[in-house]
Amino acid sequence: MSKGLPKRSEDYSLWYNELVKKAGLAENSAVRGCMVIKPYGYAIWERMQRVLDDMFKATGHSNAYFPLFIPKSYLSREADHVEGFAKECAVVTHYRLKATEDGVTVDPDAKLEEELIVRPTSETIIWSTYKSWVQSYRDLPLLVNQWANVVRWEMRTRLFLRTAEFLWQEGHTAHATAEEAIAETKQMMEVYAEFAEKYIALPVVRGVKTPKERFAGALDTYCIEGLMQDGKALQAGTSHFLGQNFAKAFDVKFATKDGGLEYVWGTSWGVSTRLMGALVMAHSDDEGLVLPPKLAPIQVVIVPIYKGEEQLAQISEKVLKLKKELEAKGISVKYDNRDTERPGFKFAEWELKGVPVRVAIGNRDLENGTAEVARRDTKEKSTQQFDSLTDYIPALLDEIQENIYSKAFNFREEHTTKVDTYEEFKEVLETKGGFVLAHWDGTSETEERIKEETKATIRCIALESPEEDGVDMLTGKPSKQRVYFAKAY
RNA sequence: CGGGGUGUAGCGUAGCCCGGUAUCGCGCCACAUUUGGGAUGUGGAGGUCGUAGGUUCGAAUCCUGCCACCCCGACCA
Repeated sequence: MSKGLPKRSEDYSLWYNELVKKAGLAENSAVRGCMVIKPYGYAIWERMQRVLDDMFKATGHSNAYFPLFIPKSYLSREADHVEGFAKECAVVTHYRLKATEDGVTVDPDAKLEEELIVRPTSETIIWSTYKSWVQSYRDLPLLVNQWANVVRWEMRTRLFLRTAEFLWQEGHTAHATAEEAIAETKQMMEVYAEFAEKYIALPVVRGVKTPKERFAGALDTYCIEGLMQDGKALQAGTSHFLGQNFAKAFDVKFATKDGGLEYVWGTSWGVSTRLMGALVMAHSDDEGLVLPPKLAPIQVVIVPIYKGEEQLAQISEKVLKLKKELEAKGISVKYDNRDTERPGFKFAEWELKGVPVRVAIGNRDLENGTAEVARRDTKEKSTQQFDSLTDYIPALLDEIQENIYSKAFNFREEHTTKVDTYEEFKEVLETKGGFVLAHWDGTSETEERIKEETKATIRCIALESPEEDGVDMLTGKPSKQRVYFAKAY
């Protein structure tokens, strides 16, 4: 492990890339654009999965699994959908290799009759399946989720934020009425928002995408948008109301109570390993990761400070008891008793890895019945009575979780600016970044022009934002509501 | 996919312009002394110089193709 991380203030991108690698979250692989998620990074993802999965189950969803490969013809069934994904699909054309002098080559005789697409998302294969699952209103609603990998052949990739292959979950539901499907869409957006705020400790704006930004094939795309420390926005989750688009494309109809035959209404929603990027960029600092306790694979690390076997034995005895007590309270504890590293090195290493709480115990503490407790978020150190730790640490973890949330919340508040003129708009984007609240005339033309001139896009039309009469900062046309602009990931 | 940059030991690098078999730091291994914020000393191991070809008596160095990564654009979660 080499020491030192680039400073956020000097090169934010480099800081992010180095941090992800040095903290042991992920690294680039032999395959262009694809990453290896390392054990420590995957442990965080597993925690996210577990929490989200419980939330999905609690809202009535069940998991299932659909194939990685999608017949090429399926993609073309829904016009907008094809257009959205066609440019970034991996295609399987053959099913066999044959040996040659210098290795293997694709066997030209083993050409697939119909080529297969590696799923960029699963709407088409799932809706083609739903056709046979749905006949009657009694089969509805259909509430299914799958945890899977998907492939989008991206030209420019970054660890977690945009990779050619990524892990995600995609929920796909079918309903008897539009109202119910819309309620589902909003509900799942709210599940995501709650997850982001309570677990990632990332405050998010709940909103609707503009037609230009919404999912290909959807009638409406709801989203949650977070703000990163460099002032750029990051879309952390999306939930789509698909209307009857896919039902029509795949002929999914149901018999209604009164004997009619209607197309079902659909939704789809997903979050991906991109959340890992959000987690890193929302809280971490120049010393390394800062993990919210609720997602940290290791919540407490205990470092012994000793001279000789005898002292270590004495310390270990007390520490192992403490470890057990904390674990009984559901806290994950690592006792770093490696004899090969010195305490200072361990401190730095666990800070890099973002462990929320560190406890150090040395000879002095043994004599005094104390321990040194350091919190990662503020780097404050304090001396506590050893016997109080089983109560002190759980409370401290809660406090850290809250503190990093409010820090992120305050940052967002400070970096959300209302502007009324285009000059101001450009100035804010250049000098301070963040969300910019401005009036917009509702046309894609204006949106496009602003994007071209400033690189900023409309992140969303916030659900909670009040109606307010105003005029578009660019065209002067009337507007009833401010929308969120930002430069985005 | 377009423009720019980079690729030398596990990591970070010097050398490249001006061709002669590779520098330094961290890390690694051994031993000793150490251990309350990234230890110190001594000794040691580790290299197809991204890759394939070309020029040359000789290539890390010059030329060409390819690959990967980074930055900027277009596209996108």
